[in-house]
Amino acid sequence: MRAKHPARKARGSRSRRAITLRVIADEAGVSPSTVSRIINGTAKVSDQLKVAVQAAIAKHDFRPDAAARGLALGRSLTIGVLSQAIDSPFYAEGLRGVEKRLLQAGYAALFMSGNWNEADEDRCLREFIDRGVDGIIMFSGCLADSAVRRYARRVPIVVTGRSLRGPRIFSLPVNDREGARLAARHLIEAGHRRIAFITGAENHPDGLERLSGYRTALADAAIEFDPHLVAEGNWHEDGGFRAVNGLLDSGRRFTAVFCVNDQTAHGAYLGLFRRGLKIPDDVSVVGFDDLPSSSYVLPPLTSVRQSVHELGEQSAEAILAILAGRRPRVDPPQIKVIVRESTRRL
Amino acid sequence: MRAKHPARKARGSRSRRAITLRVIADEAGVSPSTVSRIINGTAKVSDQLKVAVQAAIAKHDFRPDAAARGLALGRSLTIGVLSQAIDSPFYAEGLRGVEKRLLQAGYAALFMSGNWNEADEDRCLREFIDRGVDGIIMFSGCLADSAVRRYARRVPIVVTGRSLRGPRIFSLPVNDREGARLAARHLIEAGHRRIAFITGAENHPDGLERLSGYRTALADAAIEFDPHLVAEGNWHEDGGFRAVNGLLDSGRRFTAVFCVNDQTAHGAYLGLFRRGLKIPDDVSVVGFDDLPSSSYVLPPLTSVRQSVHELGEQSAEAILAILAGRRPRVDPPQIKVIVRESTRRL
DNA sequence: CTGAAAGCGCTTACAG
DNA sequence: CTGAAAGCGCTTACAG
Repeated sequence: MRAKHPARKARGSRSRRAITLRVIADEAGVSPSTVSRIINGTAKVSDQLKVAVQAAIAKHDFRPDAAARGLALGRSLTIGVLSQAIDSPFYAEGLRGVEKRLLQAGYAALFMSGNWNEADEDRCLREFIDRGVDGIIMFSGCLADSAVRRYARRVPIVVTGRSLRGPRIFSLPVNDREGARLAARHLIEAGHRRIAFITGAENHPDGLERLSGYRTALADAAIEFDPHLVAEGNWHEDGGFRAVNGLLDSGRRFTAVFCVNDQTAHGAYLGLFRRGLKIPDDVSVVGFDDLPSSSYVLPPLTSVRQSVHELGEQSAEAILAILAGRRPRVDPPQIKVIVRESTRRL
Repeated sequence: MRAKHPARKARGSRSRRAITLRVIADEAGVSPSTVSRIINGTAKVSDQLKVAVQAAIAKHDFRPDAAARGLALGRSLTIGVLSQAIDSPFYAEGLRGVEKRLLQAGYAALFMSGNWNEADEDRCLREFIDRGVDGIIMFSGCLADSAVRRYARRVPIVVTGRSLRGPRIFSLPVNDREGARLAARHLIEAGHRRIAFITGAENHPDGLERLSGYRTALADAAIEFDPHLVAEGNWHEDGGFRAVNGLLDSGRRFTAVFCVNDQTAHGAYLGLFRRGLKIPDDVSVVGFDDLPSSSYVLPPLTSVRQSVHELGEQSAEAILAILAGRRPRVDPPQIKVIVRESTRRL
């Protein structure tokens, strides 16, 4: 005869759970299976037992162990979310959007930072897989398509900012090029013809797309592209700062500068300020991303907005849909330029 | 006789792992126990077996299932990290610091947002516990001490920004009051006597501490505290904006405004700008937190710096120490005012 | 040094 | 409707 509670060696960790399905079951005088069924609403159970069990659960404030449930179910109710940096103001809003939607669905987000480099991104995805996430959301990133496809064999992936097709992959393209074209056109329509462009770091696709949109707008207006008017930044404030300085030092004339993102524009602001140049009187500036802080910068920055927050929510919805066996369907957030006070008519 | 691989019902989920310890073991001709030992370096194993097993592991790119390991070990190698918002520029740096240190130690951070309210903070901590985190890091927050103590019975907790003693609780106090005193003193030493203060939202302790530091500095300099000079903000830009407007509308004279945090100061910048007031010529402004963006704001903002990044790293180190059974020891990051261009001598 | 077995805390066919 | 049992994929005493 087997004892109902075989003596168990208390193995190490004091964090071993004190209350388990078993103790709830004993207390309510039922089997663990029944408790499980009640908790999960996974079968009809007589009201009588239900009441007893619920009382025991309430009494102990019991919640089933996630690891055990995960193991039994093969699901972790966790989504791996890769951004480039947990402290990047750009991704921040997106993460917020993801977190919100996932929470509503009972999922948790496991956030990790790819640090703008392929090796780290790869490490993160691996870690996600190892930790048994049910799905992955990648905010852009420079990981090779082939690698993404490989990981997608293990778990569904939604990627933003690139268009990548494949089984268990869903992508939410971001219209960087169009946004950039719109921004440059705005400047052109205001009479600017000598428009400098400050890039991001080289390898990232978004930056290239934005550069390309800028060139398209120029071409549309029959303005010749001047390579001396493009300066290299690094997506961050300091890059924008150095880049405007370089531009100014070059002696090349320009009446406006279009920055690959708002952080770069903020850096450019300081560079211009240091040279005693007024925005927009001496030079107009436009950014990209429309960070929350850009409405508060002086003067408030004209920027192209594509609601990363919405993008985050949509990514979450997409991964949830895939997990539920539905086809994700989204209409990409509208992209438009928010005109504020950093640009003026020439 | 029991078959070595009893036929198993393939239960649902296609994400069921294909390769397990079992298959590696079979392939290398050893038992799962041995594979486990090799992976964990948990016992001497003959080189011969080791080689065979490692080959099989490499071939399949095998990594043990985290949920299973977690269940067996009673540890998840995950730390729950509560901040007020995943997209707050203030906490961002701290999260970054945590992530970095945790990663080095092989732990992952599970980030969740408390949204500046007790109910959400409580929900997050619960979720952490349910998900079996090995420890929790809380960035300030307004959850009642008693609740923190209760959760600490389940898992060690390190809290920043408050001093809370208790078993399995370690706190990293943040010297808000002293920082605020220093900032206000800086203004006073520059000749200001009518110094306005913009607060955070009411309930948060940090804000009260900062207000108190401001009052101390005033008292030290024998300047009478004028309640009409304190305006209520909300920790965010819009609150700062509205607050300066209120101050200006009140007709009360002031030559400087000390803001409870940098975001508030950024909002105040815009408010002043809209009224045609120059910083620092017409009014000096000082913030608190020294956000990265504050060096790029125009003019660069004088602010008190307490390195949240460092605080994050220290929190991570502390929780790691506790888990390793060591006593955490940290020297709190130095607090000082970074003088930039938003303040001038009267 | 190595394997068979029990156990971690759940879930869910299977059999009443 | 309900329980006993097997299984999820690991780890680790226990016994050679």
